[in-house]
Amino acid sequence: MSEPVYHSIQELLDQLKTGCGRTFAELDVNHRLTGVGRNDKGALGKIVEEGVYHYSVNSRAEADFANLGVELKTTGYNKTRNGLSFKERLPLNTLNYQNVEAQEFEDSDMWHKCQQLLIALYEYLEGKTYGEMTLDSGFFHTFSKEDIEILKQDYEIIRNKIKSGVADTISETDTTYLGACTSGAGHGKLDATASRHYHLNLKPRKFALKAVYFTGVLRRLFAKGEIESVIDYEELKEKSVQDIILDRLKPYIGKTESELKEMFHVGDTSKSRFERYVAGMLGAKGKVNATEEFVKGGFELKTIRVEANGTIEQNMSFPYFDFREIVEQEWEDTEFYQMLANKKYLFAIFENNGKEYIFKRIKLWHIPGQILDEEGYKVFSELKEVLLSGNIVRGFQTHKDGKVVRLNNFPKSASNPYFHVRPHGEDGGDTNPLPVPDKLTGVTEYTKQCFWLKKTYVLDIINKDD
DNA sequence: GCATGATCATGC
DNA sequence: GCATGATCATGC
Repeated sequence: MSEPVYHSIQELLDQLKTGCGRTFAELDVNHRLTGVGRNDKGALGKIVEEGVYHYSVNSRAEADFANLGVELKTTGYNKTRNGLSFKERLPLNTLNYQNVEAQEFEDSDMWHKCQQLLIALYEYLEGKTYGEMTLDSGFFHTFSKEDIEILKQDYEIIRNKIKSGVADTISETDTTYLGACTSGAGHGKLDATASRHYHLNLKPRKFALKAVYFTGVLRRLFAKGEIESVIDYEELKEKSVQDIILDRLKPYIGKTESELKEMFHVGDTSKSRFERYVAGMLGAKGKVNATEEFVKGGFELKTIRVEANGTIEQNMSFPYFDFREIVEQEWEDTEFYQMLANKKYLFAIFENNGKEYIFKRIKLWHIPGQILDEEGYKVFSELKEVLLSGNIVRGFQTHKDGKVVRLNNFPKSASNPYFHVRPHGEDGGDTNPLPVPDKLTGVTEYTKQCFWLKKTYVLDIINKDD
């Protein structure tokens, strides 16, 4: 039987639609998911090629739809209350060190193969097999000229490390949208050819689009309104996103709060007024962390106030979590873990000089893996135990005005130097359902809570030179 | 001064 | 209407 040929992007999209709404088990014409231990994510792309496009996988070595220059990628998203998001990077082609050294971005293997992507999507469902998940939609993706400038910068960063003989120091944290992630099973395996050629221990790597980038693409695609962008194309020709952001903020260093308030017309009493000052500096009308560059670049702004005596008064909050979700999850799968692991934190630091706050400095930070994996896990486990036991309320405290507050057993600030759990909602009546009713009070809902970063830890971070 | 529980103002 | 970024307020 001859293979079908698709003549246009529209035909590709139309064909994809014929598969949407069907599970991977239904589309699995060659039984790639059948049998013990055959729950392989890697099979899904092949299943779409065979079951939807009626290609035979083995007959073609190169680009998926070579005549159209389109590469097919099948990938899963997660639904969070903030919208759709990707948990994992989207792997592209294998990184051939010598080719990258020799090739300009425009002529690179990566760009040749991946400049036009057809993305087939399914929702990743915890606890289900891939065969039970459903191909649900897809879209055609090309890169905007702004994206291309950033990809080019990223490619050059990786290429320069190879050129200057330090390819062994390549890290995914070097770059913004395009990463060079390690690939291949097993630890300690090396790319033998490249290692020999460069006299370095070089891991096998792939180019990959970062999860935060693709999350941004997806949110923009499904957004109701426009997503705000704060950087234009001309600037990107000269500088990286990170440098542009830092350069936007630098002129305001030394400005006092009263000056910033006047410049950016921010109300006096807003608890988030410092965030609004930074928005003003960046030229963002909406929330800084919702701008295209922050989402796709994986930057997360946090403002910090340092008091005149050198301390920080407040711990740092994060979005609230869902109690019922937490007890079902592994630590690594929580939104909090994913956020800390994947974001580059941009701390805007305001210091009080005894009279008022002054915008003093900026610090970029990424959490050390060990703290997240070990200390975070402790707090998470304790939280999970409390929720599952139903021993949530520990007692009551009556304030002088007669108001009664509930005391709880969630992990306390006093018990861990990095993380704790505290309320985070509109007020005490802003609640979420509990997995197990509280034993003492019988309540089935509790004030929304989130993980907090302890202020003394935050102070350590911003005071450490690097 | 810290720990802990509670809440505010804004943007979408 | 509600999530979020962040600060307030009380008690010890």
